[in-house]
Amino acid sequence: MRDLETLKRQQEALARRVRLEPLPHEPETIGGADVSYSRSLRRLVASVVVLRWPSLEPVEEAFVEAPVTFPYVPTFLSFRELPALLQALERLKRRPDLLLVDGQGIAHPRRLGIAAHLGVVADLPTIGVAKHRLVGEYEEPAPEAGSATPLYLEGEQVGWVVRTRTGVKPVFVSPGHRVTLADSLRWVLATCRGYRLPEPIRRADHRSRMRVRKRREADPELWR
DNA sequence: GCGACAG
DNA sequence: ATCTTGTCGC
Repeated sequence: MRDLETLKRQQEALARRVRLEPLPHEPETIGGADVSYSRSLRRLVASVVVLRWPSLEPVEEAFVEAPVTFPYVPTFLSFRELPALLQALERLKRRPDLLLVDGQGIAHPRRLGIAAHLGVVADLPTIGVAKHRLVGEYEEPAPEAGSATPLYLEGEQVGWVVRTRTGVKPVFVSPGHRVTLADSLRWVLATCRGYRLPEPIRRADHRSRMRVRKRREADPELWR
């Protein structure tokens, strides 16, 4: 694997290009992005789905299968998953006006989680939605769906801890690129439909897993 | 040295 | 992330 210090510098440089600004207008489409992994195939499957807003009906989707070229190292996730995700994005006829990405936005030691990284490289409005905390301090949000508390890192707010379902573990939301802190919370809550994860990400997750399963069934016997 | 640590 | 069976609750 490459020199992590060099990659850190790369992240710091890209982080300077992150812009937290309001969305120019109400989105017509909202996308979801996720990556699954198959041990038996030793492949990553990136999936991007595009939904119409506010109906959330599917518009289109794209997949990309790719071999693993980088190990999972906390805070360097994008060097493993971003290439496949960017390719999937290129396969869409039309990019979404806003993209929710499975992982952190600026809630990252160098303010460049995978959602922020993708946003800067693709120059697209993005929001990070993670199922677990990477960094930051916070107080537990109230148990009711819709409640949220700020996520702080080094004295500044970098995101939110959001209760998307009553009585269920919260998710960690942070702006990626070209959205504000307020936008990140607003659009995550707006796209939730009774599940822990917002619909765009939930569907991207479902589709990438289904892809992995079908690909494995197609191949003879190479399980484990 | 020890614990934490997205997917 | 993935590997795995049953189990609890709406």
